[in-house]
Amino acid sequence: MVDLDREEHELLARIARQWYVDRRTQSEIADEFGLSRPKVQRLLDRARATGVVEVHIDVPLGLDLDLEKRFVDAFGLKAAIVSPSVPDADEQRSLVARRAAGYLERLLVDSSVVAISHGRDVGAVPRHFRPNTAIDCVFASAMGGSPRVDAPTNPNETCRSLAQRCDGRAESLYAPVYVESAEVRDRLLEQDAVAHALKVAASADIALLGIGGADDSCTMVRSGCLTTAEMRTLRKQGAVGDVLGNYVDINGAHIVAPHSSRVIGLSIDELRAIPTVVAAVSGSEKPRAILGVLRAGIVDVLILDESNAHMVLDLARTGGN
Amino acid sequence: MVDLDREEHELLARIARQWYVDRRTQSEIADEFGLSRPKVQRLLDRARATGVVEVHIDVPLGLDLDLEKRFVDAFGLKAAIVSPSVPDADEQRSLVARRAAGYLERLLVDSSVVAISHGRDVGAVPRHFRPNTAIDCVFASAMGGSPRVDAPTNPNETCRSLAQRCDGRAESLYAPVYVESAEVRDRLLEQDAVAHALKVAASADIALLGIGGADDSCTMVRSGCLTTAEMRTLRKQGAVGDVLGNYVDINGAHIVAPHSSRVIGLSIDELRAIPTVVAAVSGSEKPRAILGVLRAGIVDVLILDESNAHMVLDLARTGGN
DNA sequence: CGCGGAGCTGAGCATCTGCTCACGGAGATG
DNA sequence: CATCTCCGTGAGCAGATGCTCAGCTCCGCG
Repeated sequence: MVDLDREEHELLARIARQWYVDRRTQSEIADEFGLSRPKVQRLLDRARATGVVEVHIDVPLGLDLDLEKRFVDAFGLKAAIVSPSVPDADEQRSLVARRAAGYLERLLVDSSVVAISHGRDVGAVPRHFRPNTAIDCVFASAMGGSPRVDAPTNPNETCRSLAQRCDGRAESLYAPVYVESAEVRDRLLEQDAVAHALKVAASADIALLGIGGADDSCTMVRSGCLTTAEMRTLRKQGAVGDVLGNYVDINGAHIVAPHSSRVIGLSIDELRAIPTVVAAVSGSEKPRAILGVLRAGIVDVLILDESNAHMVLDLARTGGN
Repeated sequence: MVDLDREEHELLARIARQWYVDRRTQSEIADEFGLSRPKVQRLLDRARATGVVEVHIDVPLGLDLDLEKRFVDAFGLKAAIVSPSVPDADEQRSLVARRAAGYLERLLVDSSVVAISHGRDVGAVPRHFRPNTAIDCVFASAMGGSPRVDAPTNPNETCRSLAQRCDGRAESLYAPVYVESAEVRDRLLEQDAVAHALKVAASADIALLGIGGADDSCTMVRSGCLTTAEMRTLRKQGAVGDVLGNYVDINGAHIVAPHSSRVIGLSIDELRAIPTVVAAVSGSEKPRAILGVLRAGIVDVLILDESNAHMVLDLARTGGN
């Protein structure tokens, strides 16, 4: 705090009191103190700057708004939401999903279109999604499904649950995430049903995405979309994680792999064109994946747990290699 | 504090943080959170009401803004300024006078007319009066002088000193406070010089007054304006103090005494017509005088020491009898 | 003593804010 | 089941606010 002489300190305190506590207008205060209104404003600014006025916000336990702010600033986000960390992975996922659901509830309006990815984190969102009025919106799968994993992880199923809870509509994409060859993909994309679903997803106002890791236990491998060998190759190329099957390295660069042309889903550029891309992510294996995806500049709103948040910032600070 | 559920508390904290700390506009916040702007405003109100937001003002040691507020509210003042209390009477007078001077400095503009009373408290003001620019204003004696007391106590002298310090003008009143008879007074008031000076004083924008006591050691008695016998009579009539030689009782009623018609100075009604009447007062014998004068509804701005302040409020609370 | 820059000032304006009001939906009541 | 009342909502507006800018004084330097 800059040093103030007694007289000025008294004046600042008096004026601050009248403005902040007694809620008088600056003009009233100016008249009473024989000052011009702009002068009162400058004194109020000064009172803040010198710490004569301090605003204290009682933040609920476990909520670290500074941490969120650091994310917003570091990665140019619209918002970051950090949930408290808990040891249990499922509970952790719930906490993150709950916040994602709350965020969606506030954001959605009639005629909103929401693109949805697969993944366990996103799949947990519908359970917490309880808008208090019906919303005439559309949830569209932004990528293909993986027949070999639990239903709630598939984008179609997530879309359906979300739509049901707000009386909206689901736009399903009946296709796998990865197909055998670029040729098969192109053939599929010619199908009206597939093309239409992807077109809807690409035109979304909002995307709700998970962030996948690049380890052998990630959803992509567990679901059989990619083999452990393919995953190993990806890692050799520097892959740290993916969104919608598009892998990136720790610096956010897109990794072009043999299977890149076999992906069915929105591309990174299509994602960038969506105004609000929300990523919800939990899991202790994710920090590098999160950092890579953030650096790719895809995400506008990040929802994650505190432990990941700290680790991502640490990684970013140390260069992340 | 009203109980909030976790979710609402988080929202309030987030929004409050963005508004109070990050200084974003309500519209921006509304957009980010998917709310209407008025809703954000209501949430901010709620955040204050529930104590999620607390504004703390660092008040200089010894300054009690609550105490001042209580005065303002209790007596319908424009402002009250309480100086710290010190044991030494002269130092105490300085502290009060300093604040009176500061107040005047802010209030005065070119063409201001200030009516001045006699008294030691008012007489101490010029020593602290240091406007940082010249002001083309007029200081006019609002009452006659008392030849037998020190110069600095006389209104003419106080006017002169004040005028000198801001390069303004002094309008002297060459007459005693009390004369022998109503007849002499009327004769004096016919004098152009006297009439003019009082007319200027009556047209003042601001009055700076002391408050006199009703004890035998008060200025009026010490200066020989009133005898101890007259003072005794006044006290029997309930007098507790005076402004400009007009005595009031503890309830603020004007006391009509034999000598009331021998006063040379502004009447209580003339004072009430002055937009801003500032009273500066110190001295341990003054609480009842202050209360009486306050209740007379003459004063707009009161400047006093903390000890008097507490005693006046106590007196007022207990009925003051 | 004259000149130039730094810092402060209040007028003026575009924007933001607080408030009022009419509306609509939820829950209570007949 | 109809109707009533109450609460919460966002449109709209008057007034308050924050900011820019030209003019000013004060200070330092030539």
